[in-house]
Formats: sequence, structure tokens, C-alpha cells
Amino acid sequence: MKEHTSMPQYRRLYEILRKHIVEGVYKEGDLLPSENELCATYGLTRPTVRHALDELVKDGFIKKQKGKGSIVHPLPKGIGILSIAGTTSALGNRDLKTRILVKPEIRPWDESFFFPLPEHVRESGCIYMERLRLIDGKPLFFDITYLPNINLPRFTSRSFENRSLFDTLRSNYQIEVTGGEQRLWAIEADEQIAAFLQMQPGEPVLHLERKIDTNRVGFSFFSSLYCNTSEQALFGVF
Amino acid sequence: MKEHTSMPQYRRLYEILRKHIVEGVYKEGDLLPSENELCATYGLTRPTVRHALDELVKDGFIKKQKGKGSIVHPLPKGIGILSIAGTTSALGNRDLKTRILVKPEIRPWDESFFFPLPEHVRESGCIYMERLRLIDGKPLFFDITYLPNINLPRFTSRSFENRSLFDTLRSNYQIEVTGGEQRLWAIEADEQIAAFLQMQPGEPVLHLERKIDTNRVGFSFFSSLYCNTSEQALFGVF
DNA sequence: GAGTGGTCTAGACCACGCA
DNA sequence: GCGTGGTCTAGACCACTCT
Repeated sequence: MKEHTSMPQYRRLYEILRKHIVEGVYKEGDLLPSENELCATYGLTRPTVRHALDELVKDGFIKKQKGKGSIVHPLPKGIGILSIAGTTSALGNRDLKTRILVKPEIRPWDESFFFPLPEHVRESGCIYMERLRLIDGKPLFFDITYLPNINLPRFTSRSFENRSLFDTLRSNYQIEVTGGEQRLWAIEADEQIAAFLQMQPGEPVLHLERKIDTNRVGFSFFSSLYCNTSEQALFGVF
Repeated sequence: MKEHTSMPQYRRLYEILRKHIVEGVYKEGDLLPSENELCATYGLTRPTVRHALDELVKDGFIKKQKGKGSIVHPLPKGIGILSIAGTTSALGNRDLKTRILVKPEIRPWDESFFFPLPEHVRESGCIYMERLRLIDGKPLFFDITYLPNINLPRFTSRSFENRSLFDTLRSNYQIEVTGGEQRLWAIEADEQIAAFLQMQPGEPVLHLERKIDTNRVGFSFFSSLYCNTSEQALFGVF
């Protein structure tokens, strides 16, 4: 996967450092090079370097300590789904598999969709897909994605088995995720969810509804997610 | 409550704007003054103003749009507990009450505490308290707080009925919350939790364990929280 | 005292929205 | 074309940690 040359410099540095952390070049508890060293190494000024480090803090990879340095965080033991980075990148090196239950298809939006929709989005219909995510062979969460059917040529014929949705959007459509909001509930699994997640109906599952904003104005997409937290916790930083 | 004059300027501006939003000076969908206007009004430069706005984005009060401006977010309908701002400030103007179930008391740390503790923290013992939070008279979540018993004179004799923990730490001990991490599960309510939250045992509740870091190095505190999400969702931005 | 991150200034150029 | 936020430079001073 090729990076865009138009990627901002702070983002480029973020990706480099993140990769080094995930691959173990810097280990838990290590200090990253100081901000001034990073400036010199990559030919950037301090605000730019600091911007990159702030993103790493936000996504939970490091913490900073005045007078000391930037300290590498332990890789989370749970699923880092609460931050912006997307599901795939939040897992470190673990074995995440995706099974497509419903391939992307165009259908009308649900009448009572869980987020309010602008009229032009509602009219153009919805790209719908269902995916099951497995870690180490065990089903962990079930994800329904809803995208506005606007300017996404050939989207329904793409494969998502081995590719994250966020990457596909970035590489093929220059759509970057910039933020979003989410709501969480603890609910009882119904028959269908229980079957997907290999649980008993009535057992508690975590339900997440998210609206995900992008750099394309007016283009947000949505995800409804059911997670079996009996073995893996969800994880987040703040 | 008096603000410290030592508060950074970006933080001062953040508090001013946040207050205006929560009090309705700027309403949902309104544009904040542009960054350049804010610079002029408050005598700051753009990076400082941008820092303040970035914090508002992080805490879900505004979103920014290139070429347009900073747009005020709807005040969340759920409980904004997933961000750093602390429970109290995340609720807007709603009627949040706190009932102290166990007043702060010093006891040893649990042998199998949910986060690893440095030895000197473990030795000095733990300040323990239990609180029940009610919204509009209904119990919403039950919160156990664990603080290291280090340099917190007279802490156990303070009252927390009408005062947030974060404010107390800041005003009386100059301790600022800088970040933290959290884990989430959906679990079945046990007898005690169900009684506190006025639910049936076995109903799903959301369980949150958090480690909260501060500007005092080595000083983190902890919270274990059970939330009834049957009527109110938890809410967060990313 | 030397080095670190935290805050802040004073500019610059760009891409995007809106009219 | 103008104003907006997004990115970036090149400095400065401070508080803190470590030795």
C-alpha cells in the first residue's frame, strides 16, 4: 500500500513512529528520541514534531512526561476500538480475520436510522455491509456498516476480506477519517447476535453506534457494532 | 471557584468558550468566532487559539470545517464519560446528584488490584470511596474510586457531595488530570450492583475500569464504574 | 547544569467554502 | 476573491527530571 506524497509531514512522522512501536523497534517503557532529535533527524521544526507525538498520545501509543521524554506505552491487551485509528491498526500484531456476511449492496436507508440524515443522503440510498471479526479464530464482534451511496464508483464490487475499510476509502477515494462520535450500551444478545458471536441469547454484549466523519464535507458514514467482551475488553485512552 | 492565574492561556480560552457553549451563548450549529477573531479578542496568537479549539474538539463541544469555521456540536444526549473532562462537566445542564455510599477512608490496596501498582504506592495504602450518581433522580452509575494515600492531607475529611473529585484535586492539591486509559465490558449485574442501580440481577450493565494520570509524576488514581445504559447511552467522540 | 517536554510568539503559504 | 481552518517555520522562555 502506497502512501500519498500529499500526506502532511506530521502524519508521515506519526506513521513512521507508530510502525516502529508496533514492530517493536521501540519497546514498552522505552523513550522515543527527544523532540529536538526528531526535528534534526527528519528536518522538521518542533511544533510539527509535537503534532505527530500528540497524535500518538491520542491513540494510546505513548505518553509524555515533562523533563523525561516520550515513553512507549504497553500495547493494549484489549481491542482499541474507541479511538479514531480504525479497528485494524489498533490491534498490534494479533491475528484479526474478517468474514463478510453480507457483501456491500445498495439499499434504501432504514426509516428510523439511528442518526439523522440530510435529505440528499437519504435519497441516494445506502451501501450496506455486514462483517464478522475474529481474533485467534474466535468471533469477537459483528459490524454493520452504512455508507452514503455518493461518489463511490465500483464500491460494491470491491473486496474487504483482507483490507480495512479505512484503507480502501483512503487509497481509492481519497477519503480520510477525521473524527466521529459514538454511543455505547450494554444489552442482551438476541438470537442472531448470539449465533454470530457464539454466545447464549440473553448474555450481555456491548453495543456501539458510531458516526464517522471524513475530510469530504457532508460525507459521514455509520457503523453499528456488537462486541463479545467476555474474554476481551474494549480499550481506550483519553 | 477561583481559577489559578497560572492556568495556561489556551486552557483559559478553552474554559471561556466551553462555558459559553454550555450556557447557550453559542447554540448548536452556530459558528464560533473565527480563529483570527479570537486571536484579536483575547490577545493571543493562532497556535494558542488553535490549541484551545483542538481541546474543545477532543471533548466533543465543537467540530471544525476547513473554509467554514468552528461549528458548535449538539450537547450530547448521553453521558460523556469516555473523555477526559470528568463526569460533571460532561453533562451540560442536567440534574446530576451524587450520593456518597462510602466516605473516603484509608485501607490497604486489594491484593489483586485491577491495575499494576508501584511498590511505594501499594505500601502507603489506598483512599477508598463509593459514590452513586443520579440523573433526574434515577441512579445511573455506581463509582468506586481508589487514590494513592500520598501527600493528600485532610483528604478523608473533605466532602464530595456537591463538588467534583477533579475540582477538589485541582483546587486543593494542584493536581491536574492529564489523561488516562480505560477498559470496558458488558456484564451481568450482580445483586449489589442491581440494587444500587434499581435493576434486576442478571440484566446487562456496562463496566468500566479506568486509570487516570495526573501532572504529578507517578501519581495516578483509579476508578471502577458500573453504568445502567438501559435509558441513557454512554457517549464519546474520537 | 544539561536536557526534556510545555507554552507561546509572529509570521508564512495552502486548500477549501462560499458568494 | 475573500475569509476560513490546515500546515509549517524559526525562534523564545519556562518548569521539570536527572545526575
